[in-house]
Amino acid sequence: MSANSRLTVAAHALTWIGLYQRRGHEVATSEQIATSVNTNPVVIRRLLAELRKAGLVESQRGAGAGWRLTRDLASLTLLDVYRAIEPGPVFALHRAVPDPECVVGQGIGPALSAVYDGVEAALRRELAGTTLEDVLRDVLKAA
Amino acid sequence: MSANSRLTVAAHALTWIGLYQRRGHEVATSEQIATSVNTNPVVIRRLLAELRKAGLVESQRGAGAGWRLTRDLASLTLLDVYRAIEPGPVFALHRAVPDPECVVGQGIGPALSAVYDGVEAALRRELAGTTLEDVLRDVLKAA
DNA sequence: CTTTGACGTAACCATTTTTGTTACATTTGA
DNA sequence: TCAAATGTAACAAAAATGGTTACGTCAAAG
Repeated sequence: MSANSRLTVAAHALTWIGLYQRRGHEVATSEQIATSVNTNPVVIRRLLAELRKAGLVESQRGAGAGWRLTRDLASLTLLDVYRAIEPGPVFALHRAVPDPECVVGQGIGPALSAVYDGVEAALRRELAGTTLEDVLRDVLKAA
Repeated sequence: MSANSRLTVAAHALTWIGLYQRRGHEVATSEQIATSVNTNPVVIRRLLAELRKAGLVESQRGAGAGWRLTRDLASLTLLDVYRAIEPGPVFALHRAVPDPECVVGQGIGPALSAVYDGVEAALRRELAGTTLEDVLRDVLKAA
């Protein structure tokens, strides 16, 4: 599995913006977020651009500009974030079409697809059960 | 997400061997399996070697040799297969350690880890709910 | 005991994904 | 006009996956 950290970084960025806004600031810059995440500001801007396409954040340009949440942390679940940044499924079928002459080659795709759909649904149910407000609460509690 | 097909190919191979044995054959060759999967025999041998390490199959060498299941299809779940071939978790934490001076940077890791553990558990529960016997039944039913 | 068939595995290569980085155009507030 | 920030292209590095070739090793069959 790829084991990518995109969901982690996206959740981190949104949580950071949320806390920053809660402390009275209007917008957060990609530079500030990148410092907390410990990465490059462009990585943050690229990720936030995908979240903006999904309507989770909005951005301003120009001096004194930055990023702002469009919804409260409590209304944002990890599933919302996942949906915004993860296009493909966890498991893929064959790269090349299996032998159609073979019973297994012909029927294995649909059979596994049904299982994979269930897995995907379970994964989404789990992610939907946690809001970024939950995450922030855990973060502040640990401090 | 990587969207890899390793689980698909592994399940395909095991199902094929199971059906082949059920039809009275002793062992299946990587060449035969590769034909059904539509890939290279080396890809099959590499994957089955991992399944052998997990005790799911055994192999013979020499002329007339090949692969054989060590258990019945009904006792093999997709979770067994997944465990044998997938080392890492679905979601990863940060690649570089986040800023420890920042509350979010310091607490987001543990907070997300708890969620990811739940996701992983849900995924495994789903995979554990389907045996290769179930898969073969679906395959034969569709034919 | 030689031949043959099959696994075991190393060594490449191509492709894709992810991440980091630099660079620069664009926008906007002061 | 200047400074600050996003928007985005371009490139590189690294890792995972999959395909291919090549060759060593083993064991059954004759």
